Amino acid sequence: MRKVLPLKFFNRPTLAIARDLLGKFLVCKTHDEKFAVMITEVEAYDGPHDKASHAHRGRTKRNEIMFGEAGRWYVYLIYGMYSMLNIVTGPKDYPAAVLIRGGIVTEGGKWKVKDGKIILNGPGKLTQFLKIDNTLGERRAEKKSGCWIENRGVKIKKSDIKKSPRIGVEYAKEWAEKPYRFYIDH
DNA sequence: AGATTGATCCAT
DNA sequence: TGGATCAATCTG
Repeated sequence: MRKVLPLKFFNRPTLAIARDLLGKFLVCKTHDEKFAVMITEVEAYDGPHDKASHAHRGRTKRNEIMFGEAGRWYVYLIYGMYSMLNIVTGPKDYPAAVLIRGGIVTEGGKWKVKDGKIILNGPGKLTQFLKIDNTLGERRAEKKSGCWIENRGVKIKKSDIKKSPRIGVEYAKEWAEKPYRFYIDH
């Protein structure tokens, strides 16, 4: 079973989407290579009041895509060297997105192997592996854009989903403590 | 704990 | 226009 998630999948509450993305497959065709990664770690950035979100200080040229239609990629550069891959969620004009932070490679490429699995633990490593940069930004998560998400029938038990505060957002005060990071063990 | 690295944003 | 900031990663 390989079903490409329709764009309407992303026009739902952001926290639910974040949880539902665990066990789904991020598939990319870039530079004549095909990669597939089972998503194991995500973070939600939900709404204009989320102080950890780029949208918290209002609409700018950079974060405008977060206010746009659901199912588009939001890619940006951090610390001058790492691209972060997010998928825009929720209705138009409501700024929200899910950051894809980690996964297990099932097709393509070569990387560090741990316990027989190729682990991408960290959002910068994931985009490096998939050769994603901001040229993907603002495109839709569908086949013709080169990157999309599939349901391949993997079931994740609700009891296997772990939560924690988000990484690297200590500045966000009370929002930094919210359990908006979801992950499953490798 | 410190260096890396550059786009973005806002105050000077 | 300049400088502070930053959803990270590596090395030690």
